Amino acid sequence: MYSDLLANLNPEQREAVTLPPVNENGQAQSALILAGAGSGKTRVLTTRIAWLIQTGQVSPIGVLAVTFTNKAAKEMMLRLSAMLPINTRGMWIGTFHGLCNRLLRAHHKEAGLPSTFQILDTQDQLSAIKRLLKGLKVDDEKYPPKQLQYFIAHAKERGQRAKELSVGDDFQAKMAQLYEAYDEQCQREGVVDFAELLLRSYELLKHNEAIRTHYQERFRHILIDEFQDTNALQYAWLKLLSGHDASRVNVSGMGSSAVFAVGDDDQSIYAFRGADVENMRLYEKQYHPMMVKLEQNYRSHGHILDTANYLISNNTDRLGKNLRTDAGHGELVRIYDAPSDHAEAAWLVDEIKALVSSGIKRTEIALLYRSNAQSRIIEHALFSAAIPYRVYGGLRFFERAEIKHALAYLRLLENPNDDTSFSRVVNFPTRGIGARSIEAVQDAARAQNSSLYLAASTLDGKAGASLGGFVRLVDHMREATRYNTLPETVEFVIQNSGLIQHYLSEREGQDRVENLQELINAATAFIAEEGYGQDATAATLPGENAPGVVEVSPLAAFLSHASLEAGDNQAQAGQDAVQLMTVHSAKGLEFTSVFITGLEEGLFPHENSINEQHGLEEERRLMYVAITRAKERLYLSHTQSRMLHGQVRYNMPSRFLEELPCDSLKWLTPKVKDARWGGTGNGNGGRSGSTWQDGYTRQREFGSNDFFDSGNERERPARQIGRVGSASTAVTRMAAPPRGNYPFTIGQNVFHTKFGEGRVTGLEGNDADARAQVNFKRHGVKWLQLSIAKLAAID
DNA sequence: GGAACACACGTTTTT
DNA sequence: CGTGTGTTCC
Repeated sequence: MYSDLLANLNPEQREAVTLPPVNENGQAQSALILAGAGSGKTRVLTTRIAWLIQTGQVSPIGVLAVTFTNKAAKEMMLRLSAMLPINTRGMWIGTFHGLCNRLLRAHHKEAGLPSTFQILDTQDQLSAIKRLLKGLKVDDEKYPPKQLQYFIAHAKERGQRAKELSVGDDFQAKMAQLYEAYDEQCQREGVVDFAELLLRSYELLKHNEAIRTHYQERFRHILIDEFQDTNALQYAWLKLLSGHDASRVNVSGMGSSAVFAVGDDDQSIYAFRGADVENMRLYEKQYHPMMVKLEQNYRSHGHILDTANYLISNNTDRLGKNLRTDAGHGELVRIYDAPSDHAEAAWLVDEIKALVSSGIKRTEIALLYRSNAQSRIIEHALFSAAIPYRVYGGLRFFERAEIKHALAYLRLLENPNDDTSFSRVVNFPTRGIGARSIEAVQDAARAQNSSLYLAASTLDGKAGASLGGFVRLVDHMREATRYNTLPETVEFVIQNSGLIQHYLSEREGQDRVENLQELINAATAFIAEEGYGQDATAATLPGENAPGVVEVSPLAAFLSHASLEAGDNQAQAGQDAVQLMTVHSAKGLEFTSVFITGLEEGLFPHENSINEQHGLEEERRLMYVAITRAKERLYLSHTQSRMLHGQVRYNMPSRFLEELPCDSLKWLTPKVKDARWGGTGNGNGGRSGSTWQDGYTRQREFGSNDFFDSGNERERPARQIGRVGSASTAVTRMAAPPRGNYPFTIGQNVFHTKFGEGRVTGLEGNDADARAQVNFKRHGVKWLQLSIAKLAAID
C-alpha cells in the first residue's frame, strides 16, 4: 500500500501530497504549495508523484514534472526511483529547456526546425549576434551586442517575436529589426537559443492542434518546482499545456489537467532575469488551486529562523508564511563589525580555524557574499592561511574554450550550416585562414544566402584553397566516424582537428589537453547513463512514445546535453574545503555554519536596488535566503571601509542588520563604531537605534574611545587597517587613541566633493590612518580616510 | 600569429 | 583595483 510513502511526512506535508487532484464535479483540481525554506519541498513534490502513480490515479507517462535546474530534476528522478519500482528515465521529468528540447526534437518538422538543430548557449548567442551586426554593418557602439542579446532574450521570455513588439522610439525600432534579423540568421543556420527553445515549443503547441491535444490529454498531472521563478513565457506554456488556455479544444471532454505548483514567494530572487512572482498570484486567480503551506522547518535552529522571519516581515505584499522549528533556540546569531575588508577576511580566517578545530567539517562552512568581486579578498586570506576552499560559479566544464572548440567540430559534423561553430574553429588551430579569406566566405555566403560552410566550397583562389581544406577536413571527419561510437568519434575529432596537438605545444596547454581527454570520458559516461546501446548509428530517445518515433543520434543527444547542462559549476568536488559562493548560488543549499559577509549599504542591499521598493524587497528576500541556509550557526559581518572599483568606500552597515530581532543576536564587537548608530540620528532615515533592545550602548560619545575597554565578551583583535589605495601594503597595528593631530576638530563643518556638507562627529587613527567621522546632511554618517578624502573646512 | 598594450567596465545566473 | 576584450605592432 501507499501508506508507507506517507509515513514519514508531517501533517501539512501529507495534506499537500494527498490533495485530491479532482474536485467534486469531476474536474481537475490544481494545487499551490507554499513551501518555506527547508520545509521538505522536494520531498513533497516527489512523494506527490509517487502517490499519484501508486494510487493508480495516473501512469508514469501521464506525469509532467518541471524544474529549473538539471540538479533538481536529477534529484527528483533519483528519489522517485527509490520510492517506486519504475523507470524514471522514460518519464517527462526535467527542466523547462530540457523538456522543450525533447518536444522540438520529436516534432522538429512541425516546429520548422531541421532534425539536427543545435542549441546556442549564452556565449554562442553573443558571438552569433556580433557576427550578425558585423554582417549588417551595424555600429556596435550604438547597438551593443550585449544589450541586443538582453533585448532579444527578454522579448522572447515575454513571448514576443520582433514583429509583435511595440516600439516607442527609433532605437527600439532598430533593436526590434535586429532581433528579427537575428531570428532569420538562426533559422538559416539551424540553431536555437535558450529562450527560443521555450518560445518555439510554445508556438508549436499553440498552432498545432493535433500535437497540442495529444500532450494536453497525455499529461493529466503537471508538477512545477520553484514556481516563483517562472517567467511570463513559462507561465503561458504551462497554461497551454494544462488546458487552462482559451485555445484548448476539448475533444475528449477530459477537461484541463491538474497542476501542482510548489514555490516560495519569499525566495523569489530572480526578477532580474525575467522571473515574475506575480505568476503565483495569477495562478491563484486563474487556477483556483487548493493551498497548503509548509511552515515546519527542518533545517535551522530557532534564533536563526526567528532572524529570518523577523527580517522578511519587513516586506509588504507577501503571500504570508512563517517558519517554525522544533529544534530549539540554538545559538545566537553573531554579528561582527570589521574596520576594513582585510580585517573582515582576517577575522573569517580566525573564526574558520576555530570552527574547524572544534570539529566542524570545512564543507559544512559557507562563506556567502552579495557579489563575486568580494570573493577575491577572502580567497586571498584563505589561501595565505592554507585553508582549503572552493569557489562556486566559475566556468563550467562544457563552457571551457577548448571544450567549446571540440564541440564546434562535432556540431559541424551534425549540422554544417551552424555558422557559429564554423566561425569558431575555421581557423583554430590556425591553418592559414586569415581575415581576408573569412571576409570572402562571408560575402559569398551573403550573396548566395547560404551557410559559410556551403559558400566555402564555391570559392576559388587563395581563400578557396584554404577554406576548401577546412571543409574537406570536416567532411573527412564526418565520413571517417560514420560508424564509430560516440567516444570514438570524440577522440577522432580532437585528434584530427589538431586541437590536442595545438594544446600540447602550448606552454600552459596541459590542463586543456586533460580537459579534452575528459571530454571522451564524458561521452562514455553519457552513453552509459542515457542507456544507449553500442550501436551508434541511431537510437530512440529513451521513453519516448509521442506520435512519431524520435530518432536522435548519440552525437546529437550528446551535443544537446552539452548545451543544456554545462556541467558541474564547482571545482574539485570531494575535497574537504570551505565553500565560497554568492547568495544566489547558495539557494537550495544548507550548511552547519554560514557567514554572510559584506553587510553594508550599497553592497547588500546593492546600490542599484536601493532606490525602488521592488529592488529593495528582492534584496531582502536575498538576505532571507542567505539566513535560511544556516543550520546551527550564523555569522553576519560588515566592514567600515572596503576597496571597490579601485576606490576605498565607507559604507554604513546594512539596513538589514537593523531589521533583525535583538534577542537573537550577539555582537562580537561593540557596535559603537557603527556609523549608522553613531550619528546624531538624522541622516539615518529615521531608522536609527530604536529597534535595538539589548543592553548595549547605542549612542556613541563622539571622539571618545570608550569601545576599547567596553565589556565585550571577546578581546578585540589587533586591527588591520588597510592603507588606503594600496591593499597590498596593508599594515597591522594596534589602534591607538587619537593624538589629536588632525586638520579638523569635532563639531567643525566640512565639505566633501561627493557627499556635500556635513559636520565632523568623530576622529581616530594617526597619520596615514587618520580618519574622520562626518555626518553629512544628505548622505548620513560616514568614516573618511583623511589622507584620501577630499574634505575641506567651511567657516 | 602571438605578445604587448590600451581601454572599458564593474549585481545577482540557469538554461 | 583587477579582469576581460579588442587593437596594434612586430
